[in-house]
Amino acid sequence: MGRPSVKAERTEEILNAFERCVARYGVEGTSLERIAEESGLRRSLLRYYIGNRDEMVEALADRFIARTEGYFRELEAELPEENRIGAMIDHWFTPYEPEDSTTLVAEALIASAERYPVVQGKLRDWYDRLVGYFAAAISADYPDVDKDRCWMVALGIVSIFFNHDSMGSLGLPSRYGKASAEAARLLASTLG
Amino acid sequence: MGRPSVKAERTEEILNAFERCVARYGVEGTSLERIAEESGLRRSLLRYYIGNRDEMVEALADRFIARTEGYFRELEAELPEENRIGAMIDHWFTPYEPEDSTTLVAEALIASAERYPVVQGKLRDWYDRLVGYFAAAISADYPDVDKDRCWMVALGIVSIFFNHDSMGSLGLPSRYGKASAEAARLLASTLG
DNA sequence: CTGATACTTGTCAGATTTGACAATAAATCA
DNA sequence: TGATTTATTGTCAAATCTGACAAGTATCAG
Repeated sequence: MGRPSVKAERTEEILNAFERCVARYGVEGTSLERIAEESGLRRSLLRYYIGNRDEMVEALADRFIARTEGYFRELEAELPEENRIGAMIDHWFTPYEPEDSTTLVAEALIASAERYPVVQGKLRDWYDRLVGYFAAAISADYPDVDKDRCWMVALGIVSIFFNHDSMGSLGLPSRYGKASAEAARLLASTLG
Repeated sequence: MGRPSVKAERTEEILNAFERCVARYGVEGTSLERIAEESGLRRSLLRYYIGNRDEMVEALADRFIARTEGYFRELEAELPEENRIGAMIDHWFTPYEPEDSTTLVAEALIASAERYPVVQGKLRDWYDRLVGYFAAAISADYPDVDKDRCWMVALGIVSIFFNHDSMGSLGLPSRYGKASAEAARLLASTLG
């Protein structure tokens, strides 16, 4: 009974707007006022549905983590039997799409992590699992190679991927993107 | 004639304070008020010596670029005859020093680059030269290897270095730092 | 001492941001 | 209809931030 709740939709709208702002201005550079404008809702509603500033940041980080984990599990299920790491690199180093700001958001959240200890811990665990996914794919491709060595190569590939994407805001020529992917593949090839 | 100028010193103090703030709160998250507090000077003095917000950011970027370029030229002069890239990796992947926030500042400036077109261009050129320094060292070590391939490996190493440092704010265990350096060396070793 | 130059303090108005809450509107069901 | 639950609007006060500028102070050369 009572009026039906639109909390789920509104929360999505708000966090979408927040995410767009974060990709452009960073976490600290995004005011609640701006999120309200970007989402087309009153600032009071952000407060009503999510809460104050700290709770907004935490909600964004939680959703971001859950979503990217979802991507990874999906991709994992679609991975071929052989050359898994090659497929992962192909997938993650596809040409830069301006509307996908996943890595920018990740970088922004990580950069502000020291101000939000709870978020910091969650992101640290998230990053650890992320490297773990790559390491698992590599280990499946090279079952005879030492696990630590696979993990080290996975970390290198993830690093190259992150950096490649965050430098996107500098407007670098496309040869950077190609060379990044190539470097990641080269790193993986050292295990064969 | 007239009172002797302390512009050089004051400018340094102000930019030092700005840099400390940027490493902690990002460019957009740092107010002039906070810089004033951090530097122990009145906000009016920031305005007097450097200017408004945009000019402060540009001054910080200019100094940052000049300083890191200086580091690179210095290091270049001290490089050994052989295994230059190994020496560079050893130098740049030394254990994380909390007081050195060079990479954090770089990431923060890059993240906010889209808001400051002039700074964006300067940082793009800076990043390009940075990769160039690594590529030159690699080419010197492996004169028979194709220049493009050397450049690609250099980009990979720089990416790993940047990422390794910016993830420092997550408080990752030390094995991450070691593995990053190892991955960079592994990448370089593919050319031999 | 005097003038010239540079530094420093203090203050203002306007704008923005935030947390808080009262009041009102809308939708559902009994 | 009327009770109930949820959504939405509007408004406040306090704090902060910014650009601008007036007024005063310190140091040096001559």
